[in-house]
Amino acid sequence: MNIIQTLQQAVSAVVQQLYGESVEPAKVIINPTPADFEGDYSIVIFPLAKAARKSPDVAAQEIGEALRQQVVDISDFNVVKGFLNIHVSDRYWQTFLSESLNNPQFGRQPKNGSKVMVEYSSPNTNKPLHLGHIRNILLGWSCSQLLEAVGYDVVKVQIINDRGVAICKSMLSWQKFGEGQTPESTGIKGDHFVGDYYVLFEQKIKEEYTQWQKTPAADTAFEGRKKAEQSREDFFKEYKNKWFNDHSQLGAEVRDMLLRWEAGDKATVGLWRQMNGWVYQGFEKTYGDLGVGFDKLYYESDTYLLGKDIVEDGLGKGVFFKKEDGSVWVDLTDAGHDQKIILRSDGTSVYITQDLGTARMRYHDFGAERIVYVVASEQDYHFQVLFETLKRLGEPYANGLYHLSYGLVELPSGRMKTREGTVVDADDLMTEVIRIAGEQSGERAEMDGVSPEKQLENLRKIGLGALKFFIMKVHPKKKMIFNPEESVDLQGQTGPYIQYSYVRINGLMQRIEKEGISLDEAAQYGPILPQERDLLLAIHEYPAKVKEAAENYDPSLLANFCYDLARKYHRFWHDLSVFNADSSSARAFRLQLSRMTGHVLRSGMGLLGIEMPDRM
RNA sequence: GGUCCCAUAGCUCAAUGGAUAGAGCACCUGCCUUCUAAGCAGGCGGUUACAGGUUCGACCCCUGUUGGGAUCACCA
Repeated sequence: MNIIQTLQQAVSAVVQQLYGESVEPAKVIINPTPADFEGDYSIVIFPLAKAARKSPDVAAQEIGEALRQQVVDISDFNVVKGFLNIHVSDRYWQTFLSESLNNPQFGRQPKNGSKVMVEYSSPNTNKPLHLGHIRNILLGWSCSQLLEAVGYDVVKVQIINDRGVAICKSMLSWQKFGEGQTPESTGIKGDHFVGDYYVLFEQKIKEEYTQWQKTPAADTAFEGRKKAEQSREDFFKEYKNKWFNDHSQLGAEVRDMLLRWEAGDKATVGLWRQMNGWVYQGFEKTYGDLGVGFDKLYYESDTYLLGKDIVEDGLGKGVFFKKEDGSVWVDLTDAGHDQKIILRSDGTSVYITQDLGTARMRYHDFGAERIVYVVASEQDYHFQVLFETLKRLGEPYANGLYHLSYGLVELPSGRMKTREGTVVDADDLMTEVIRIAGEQSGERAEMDGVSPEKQLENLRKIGLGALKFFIMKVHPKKKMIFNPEESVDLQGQTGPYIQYSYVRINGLMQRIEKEGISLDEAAQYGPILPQERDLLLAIHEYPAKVKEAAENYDPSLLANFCYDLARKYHRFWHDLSVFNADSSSARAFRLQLSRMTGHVLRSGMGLLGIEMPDRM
């Protein structure tokens, strides 16, 4: 039991003794004492003063006296305006430090026997991954790590959107214009290679459309369909999809290819496999560079027909209903949603049908009581409908569904747009941040004498640390402005700032090793100084912070915690000397405290998917 | 139009209903003869979009307003 829980229970008992009122220990509010006041923790007395029927200051004084009698680890207290500020004894902090150093599981909870599935990334296969995917992937990965840390068995999955019109466009484009080129023959990464043909297709379509606009058929369409006052230009902008479906030659060829794929045509399926294979090789590389992975991959080509049995099930249970034309619907108007189609009148499924089927399949595959879907906030409505529908169907996992909805990533210039070429490519971005790290490192010459491989490894960690922290420090729900220049900053509130505090610690640890310094005297040290207590308080808070981050699916809590801890360490480093401390017990204590800070920083950043360099 | 989300320093972000709303960037000033200055300290910068309400206490909860975004397809 840590000191906060001890205090809560003691306060509850004391209020009972003094005033005969019962207060739940968990309801006792205890915060770290703000810097300008004396103490480690502050108990908020206002709510208790009511039970005491005394003024907050009087009650605080009485409760403080009683607590000091009963809790051995309270060394002192003071009262300021209804706040009871508690000093925790050095003895408690000494014990805490040595116990946490001996606990390799510090910050983690034991296995809870429960299983959770986390779905993230889930890209289309017609284009390489971009900045938006990076946010998704980092959130998914970090949440997986967090859930594991608090005791869950985690299954990491993605569903790859490997079929449909998009990939057919790339296929057709390659078939017509590729001249037998391959990623191998051109030296282009597979996903970029396929993406290039997608872009080429869109170019060709644009050309075809421009040409078509000069034909009599276009005149007819314009005259027949234009809205009042609509310019020719505006009209054709709006008309593009309709044109693609009704008039485009390339459009017809793509639809034909999709039909052949659905019919299982050998040549088409073969081409599809080949091109997706290239894409997967590219994705593997990107995931590897990002340091993430999956336990199981689902493919839309395997799941897109799922869900039909659920339709029957839902009709039988009266959750769904059938309209005259044969289409099947679910009516969620009583839950504040609309009626939603589940099955088209021609009997084919829609997006949500597939998701219903996939959810059930996954439950059968893994038996996870909970599923976390990491998907952008654009699909909030979809997931509300999906979850509500699964609940009404009585699915056993329906209450454990969570949509980790995250805001869009925008550039300072606004949204990323494929057409305007403003999409930030994931591979390019990683290369760039690592390059900047190298540039900055070269000026510092701190890694001279380190092997080139090791240097590169450290630069990779620093560059990616900057990028990842920049993204992870923002609350998932908020849309974020991604300024490429700031994302590679290595100073201030950044990943490298935190890494640097770790590197400083690492330097100390190496010196202990080299000089064979004994740390036995640490326990004799005292009194503990404010800079040291600040560190201890922060470390003390770590397990609760991990739990909170996991429960809220919010890695940004942990990111901000790590920054705060690093800041405290830098201050400690600046203010107090470790090796030149006044006494050998002070030196030993500060080394132990540094070591523990290093453990927590490494562990916390690890949960964010950020690695620590050993020099920088 | 209905529903949902967001609004905090010039910019990017913090703040379980608790004390004087905090960091970083930018700008200005100091600090390397001592464990790595990717650091530390200080200055500048706020009507927490607006108006009410609940509360001993509100950036936080409730109501309304304004501004921005998303969504409401027999698309995925």
